Amino acid sequence: MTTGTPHIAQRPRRADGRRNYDAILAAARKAFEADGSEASLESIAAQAGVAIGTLYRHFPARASLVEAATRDGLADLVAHAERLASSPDPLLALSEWMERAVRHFSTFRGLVGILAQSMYDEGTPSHAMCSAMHHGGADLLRAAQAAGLVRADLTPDELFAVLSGVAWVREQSLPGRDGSPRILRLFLEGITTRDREP
Amino acid sequence: MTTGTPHIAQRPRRADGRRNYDAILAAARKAFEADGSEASLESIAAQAGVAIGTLYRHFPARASLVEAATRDGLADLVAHAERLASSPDPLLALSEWMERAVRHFSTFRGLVGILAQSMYDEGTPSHAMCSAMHHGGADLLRAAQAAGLVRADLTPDELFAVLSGVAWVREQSLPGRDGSPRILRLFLEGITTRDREP
DNA sequence: AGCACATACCGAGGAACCCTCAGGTTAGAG
DNA sequence: CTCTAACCTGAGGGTTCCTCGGTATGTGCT
Repeated sequence: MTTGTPHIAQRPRRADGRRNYDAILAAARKAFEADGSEASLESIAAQAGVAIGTLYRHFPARASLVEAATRDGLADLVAHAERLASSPDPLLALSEWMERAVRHFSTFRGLVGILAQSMYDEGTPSHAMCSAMHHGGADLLRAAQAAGLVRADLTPDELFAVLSGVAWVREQSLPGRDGSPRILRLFLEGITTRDREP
Repeated sequence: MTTGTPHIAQRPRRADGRRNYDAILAAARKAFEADGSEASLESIAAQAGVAIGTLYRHFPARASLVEAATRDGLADLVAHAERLASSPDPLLALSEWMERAVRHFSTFRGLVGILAQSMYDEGTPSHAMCSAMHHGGADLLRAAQAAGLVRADLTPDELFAVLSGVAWVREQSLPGRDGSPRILRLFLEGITTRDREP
């Protein structure tokens, strides 16, 4: 199912092109936030004051629009992981990063599904970013394991499965009743090696 | 968002009605399995050898078709919980039931999302079954907690959040690489009170 | 300034799917 | 056999997807 080259939307050359590209992206962010990743592309185009063909010119697939709309946030997440990599408390670093990741994964409904897809399917617009994130998270995990703070048999893939599962729970939950922080904490306590109490 | 009476599809009175109802249900099961809960209703009708209007007569909403298609499996799950309720090993009972629940929740793509919705939204076809399941699971949890085998501060709602999160992970995973059993086990180990080793 | 053309825009239109409803058909009770 | 409630049909209006041929325009070059 690897479809040729993944289209990573890039800023167009001409001034009017850039204007429209930005307008579409802004409209898309708003629409995704409101209606989830399945928001109508035609109404996004309308909202941006652009014909539908123009939207497709810049973003040939829905996934490439989602990718462009979430690229920055994902990049921040990767940067944050790098910053935390040398933390003196690797367990705190890991848990803090995971919280942040869960929050980003559930920016809007449907995102976490797209990211989970992209994680292992090259030929997907978001694959590059997901891969970078995978590395960042894996480093934090390894550090915590090296310090003997997290059970050694937990793999990065498992970490990401949990991460996206928790994000999905958060995405589903009603605004008031978000149980995901508790779930994540339960999991973290579960994987922590505790040889402190006698 | 509670929409009047949830339509629980019931077997029609006339013989031709029952025939078509069953044919539609069979076609729907196949289609959901293949294409997920968003499978085309028109092609389900066609597959069943029935006009689209007939499908809508029996199942006014997609959710009621999904409900009918999964009712038996869910009922089995509830019955299984009742059977396990008096198990001599409540922790084993709980973990066995959870495995089974995860497996059923991910019968086809999209199901777990519908069930998660139905869990707390009365006015949804599947709500009754979900509610029954909630009780069954809660009983198993309480039993394990009463025996001091599972941390006491875990609530049934949290249990179900985890359950559906894990099911979602399973639903996403490629056929070969299903990490959900491991995730579930990790969680179970995490919530188990261990005061056995010195 | 004027030209040329790559770049960008437009929106009609075919296809898929949703769901409704007015009118025709039929099973089955009496 | 009659009658009617139950059932079936499929055309059709609405939405969204995505493509593509035609048209417009920004921009570099002279």
